[in-house]
Amino acid sequence: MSDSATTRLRAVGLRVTKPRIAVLELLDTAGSSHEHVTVADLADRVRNRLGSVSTQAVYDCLEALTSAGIVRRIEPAGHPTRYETRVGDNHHHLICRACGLTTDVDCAVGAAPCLEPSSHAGYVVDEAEVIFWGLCPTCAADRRAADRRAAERGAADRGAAEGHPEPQPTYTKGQP
Amino acid sequence: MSDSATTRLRAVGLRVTKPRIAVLELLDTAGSSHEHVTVADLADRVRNRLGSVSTQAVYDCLEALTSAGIVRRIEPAGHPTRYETRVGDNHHHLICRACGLTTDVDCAVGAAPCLEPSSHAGYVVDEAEVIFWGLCPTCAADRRAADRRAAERGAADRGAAEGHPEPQPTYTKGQP
DNA sequence: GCCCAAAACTTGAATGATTCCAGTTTATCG
DNA sequence: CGATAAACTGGAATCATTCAAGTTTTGGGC
Repeated sequence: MSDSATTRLRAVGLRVTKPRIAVLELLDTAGSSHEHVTVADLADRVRNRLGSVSTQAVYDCLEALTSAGIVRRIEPAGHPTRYETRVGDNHHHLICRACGLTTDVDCAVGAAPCLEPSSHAGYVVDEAEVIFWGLCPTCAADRRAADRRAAERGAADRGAAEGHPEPQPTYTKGQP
Repeated sequence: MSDSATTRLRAVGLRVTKPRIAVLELLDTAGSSHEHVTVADLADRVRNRLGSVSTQAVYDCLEALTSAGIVRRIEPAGHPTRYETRVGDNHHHLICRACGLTTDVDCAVGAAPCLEPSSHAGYVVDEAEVIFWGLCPTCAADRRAADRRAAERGAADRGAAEGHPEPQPTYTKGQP
């Protein structure tokens, strides 16, 4: 697991290059502080370490590492792609709709059932992706503060109405 | 459920406009044949019915309908956003990595557990999204045909090697 | 150690879904 | 039947990601 970047690259038959080592090590570092970095973010860090690396190279590295299975790609709707080196377990993610902050969560169900579709309709399924959408603590607090301000303002000129149409639950709780 | 578009719009307090009616009805129609349409696709159909409608209007309508909760948005990584009018139940989706074909699947778990993160880390969660990624029957067949051709070609000049690095499972089955 | 073909990387342009903006039209309420 | 806030139009802008053509590097073989 904590093999060196070089070792892991060789293990999956990938050539060992400076950009790849940097990408992998920086992802490890990010991961150890529970960060899920974006490509832009990672590119900055790689350049900070190696001097100058093309954006394309970073994309290429991530593609190579991802399809070799030693890096995992997370593509949250409406937010840039993020990456992590925690692979092999099927943990899920908690993603903030507002800022994109991504946090790992272990699977709620101890066994595999939630990973098996009830009917695969002839598809060859290779991944079950679970994303919990919401607001991170910081953004939730911001939202509450904004709502409070709006309510005070609104109360002056209108009786009720408005009602933040923002995070409309897409599912009704008990009935999956 | 099968209330008229106008009725449903009024029910959620939205103004009734031609574009909105068209969008909602066309989504209903698509849904009844189990289609999950993209914005571009839907815009074509709307124009076909109303003559000329701006792309922006279609986006605006979909945004209004989605946040009012009468339309559901599906944003598959790497594919354009799709929409459906089946809301209120938390069904999931089977999505083809190759062509984006989207198919409904009921939740595998009878009750809610797979919708509750084991730890919410302080987030205010409003949705649990489950996507099963794979290849639809058509694309899977195409893939097999391509692999076969590649194998025949490859066998001529190399012994083994290559091995399609494409759909690398991101999770190991038994261990969620 | 050196060579060379495949694999990586560089640079720069293209793509495409989505969003922003300023101005006009329209639905709804009194 | 106005008034006014909400919708819609047209056109430009954004931004993550991808494509393409050319150059450099890696790693197995001689």
